[in-house]
Amino acid sequence: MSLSKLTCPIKKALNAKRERRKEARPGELLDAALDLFVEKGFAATRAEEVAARAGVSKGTLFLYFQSKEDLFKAVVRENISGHFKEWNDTFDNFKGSSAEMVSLCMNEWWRRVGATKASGIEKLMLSEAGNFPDIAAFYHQEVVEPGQSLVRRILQRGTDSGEFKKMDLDYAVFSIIAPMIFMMIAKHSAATCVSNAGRIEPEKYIAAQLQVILYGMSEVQSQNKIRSKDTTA
Amino acid sequence: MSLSKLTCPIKKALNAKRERRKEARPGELLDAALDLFVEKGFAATRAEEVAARAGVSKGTLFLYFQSKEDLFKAVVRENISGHFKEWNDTFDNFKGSSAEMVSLCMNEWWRRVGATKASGIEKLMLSEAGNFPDIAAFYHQEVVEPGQSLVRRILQRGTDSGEFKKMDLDYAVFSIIAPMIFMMIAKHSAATCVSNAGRIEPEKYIAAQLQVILYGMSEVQSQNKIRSKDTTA
DNA sequence: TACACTAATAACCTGTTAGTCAGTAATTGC
DNA sequence: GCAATTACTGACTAACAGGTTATTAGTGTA
Repeated sequence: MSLSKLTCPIKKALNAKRERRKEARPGELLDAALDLFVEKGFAATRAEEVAARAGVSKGTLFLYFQSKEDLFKAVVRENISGHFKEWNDTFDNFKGSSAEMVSLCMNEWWRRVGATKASGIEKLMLSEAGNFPDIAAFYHQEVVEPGQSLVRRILQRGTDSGEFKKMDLDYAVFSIIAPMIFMMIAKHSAATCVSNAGRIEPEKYIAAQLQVILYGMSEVQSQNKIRSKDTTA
Repeated sequence: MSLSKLTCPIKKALNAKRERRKEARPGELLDAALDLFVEKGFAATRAEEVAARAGVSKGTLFLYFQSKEDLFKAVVRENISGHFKEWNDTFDNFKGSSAEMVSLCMNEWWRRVGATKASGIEKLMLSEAGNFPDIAAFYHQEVVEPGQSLVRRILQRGTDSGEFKKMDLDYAVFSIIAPMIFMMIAKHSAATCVSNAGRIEPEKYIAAQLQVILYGMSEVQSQNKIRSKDTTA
């Protein structure tokens, strides 16, 4: 049927022609999914919308990902947990003081996660974890556990060397993580609940938090200022 | 038909009999709705489930509330915005210092909202406001606006009297509100993302925050170090 | 007991969405 | 150029959820 070649030129003009790009599809779908998950949350994001944004049909999405949950897990791996190895290496090879490591940790976290769309994923987990136990378990294993573990090792290093005082690390870890979480909330959703949250400057906020945290943790408290030169030096 | 009285004794044993209690229904539905909204969020809570928890059928729910959104708004009024008048009165009649007012504000907020299920509503708004613009607008008008306004008036009182220094109140308001929001996050959902968040003691947390905030806001700066950190300065 | 009134119900309607699958068309090998 | 392969599609299904309505049954009155 040579007719088929002429059918619907309008559609062709709009949608271009059907393409076969097996290699590129998964990445494009992950990008589209990240955007939409961050923008609307997991439950409210429709599979067909993800596919449309990636320029394919819904059928194609399910060709590359078994389910919506599977897609979400892939997004998390691609954007967060996949970075942990590199991140751990950074700290394993770090030569500076533990205070500098803490500072580096928070600033790098902001640079690599907080300031990117990936932070939307973390905020999304805060919101929806309760409704999706499988995803919550996956996220805890892939992100929360490695993340806390890394922070804990940094603090342990500081207490071992005598740079930091003896602390209950379960709480101390929280001192580092809490400000990060708050920044994400402020960035992604506080606008609805606090009208001026969007105006905080992350770098200054982190610097202020660091000053308090490091001062509070330092073993030798004689100095007037601990890490005045910190932050993205 | 006297038979009808004997039909389905099992169902009667399980469900009791159909009751007519026009007065009690709205309150019971609101209670059930609050529980479920807090537990699962707005979108994930099914109208039928709310009705079931209140011991009625779905039809009955829609007899008393026009829609699910309407139900949610009623929950917000019942549990949060309905308290603002009383709350405002408390502060209009308060005789102590402005620092005491700020302290009272945060502690009362925790006692009346933070520590109750109502805090779940605020957390829910952080999560879902983006997907429900109508609700977000309603919430902003009924809760956020009056809340910020109250805090702002308290701070204004302090600056007017000379007890607090001159400040950009848009930011200063945020200093009070941010710790409250963080507490709610910690209480309602950080468990998934931060393993030890549930262990913070709210009263101690608030006390610690207050110390910093009030110290930072005080006009009499005879202390050696007041504004060493340049937050947003 | 009989009747009117209405609170409450359950079956129903409608729209939505995750996931499937038979078919289509782009590509590859000969 | 032709056949075989397979990336891709979109119509379809099944399940679900918000909202409606015809019917049922509790209650107060005479």
